[in-house]
Amino acid sequence: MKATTLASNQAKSEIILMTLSKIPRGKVSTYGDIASYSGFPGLARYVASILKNLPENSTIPWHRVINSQGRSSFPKNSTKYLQQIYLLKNEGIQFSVSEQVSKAFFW
DNA sequence: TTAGTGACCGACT
DNA sequence: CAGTCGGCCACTA
Repeated sequence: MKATTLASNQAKSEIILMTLSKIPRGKVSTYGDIASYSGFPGLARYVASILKNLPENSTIPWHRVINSQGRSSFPKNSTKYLQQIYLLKNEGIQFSVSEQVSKAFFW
């Protein structure tokens, strides 16, 4: 056995999910930042994979997570894309003309 | 074990 | 400013 990691793979998911659930309403964050805040810099793609696998009934605010460009990671006009922006606007987050979130709204 | 993949990121054209 | 490219690391076949 190799005690290479300080946290087991299973615990990583737990910690990241905990961080996600702490994003305050009306704020957004990026995949990379979530990973860093959780203590795992460089695991942005892993954060994304977790959100992708979230069940519908999850309490995790997945819509508050966007990419480093301040934009939704979904293809333009896709159902998920429109839904994410709708939810964020509903929380008071403002977008530029190109559907980009101002850094002022970053967590 | 190796190879391919991804709701990413930053540097570089 | 927009498009490419390489690096990143966990997951899956």
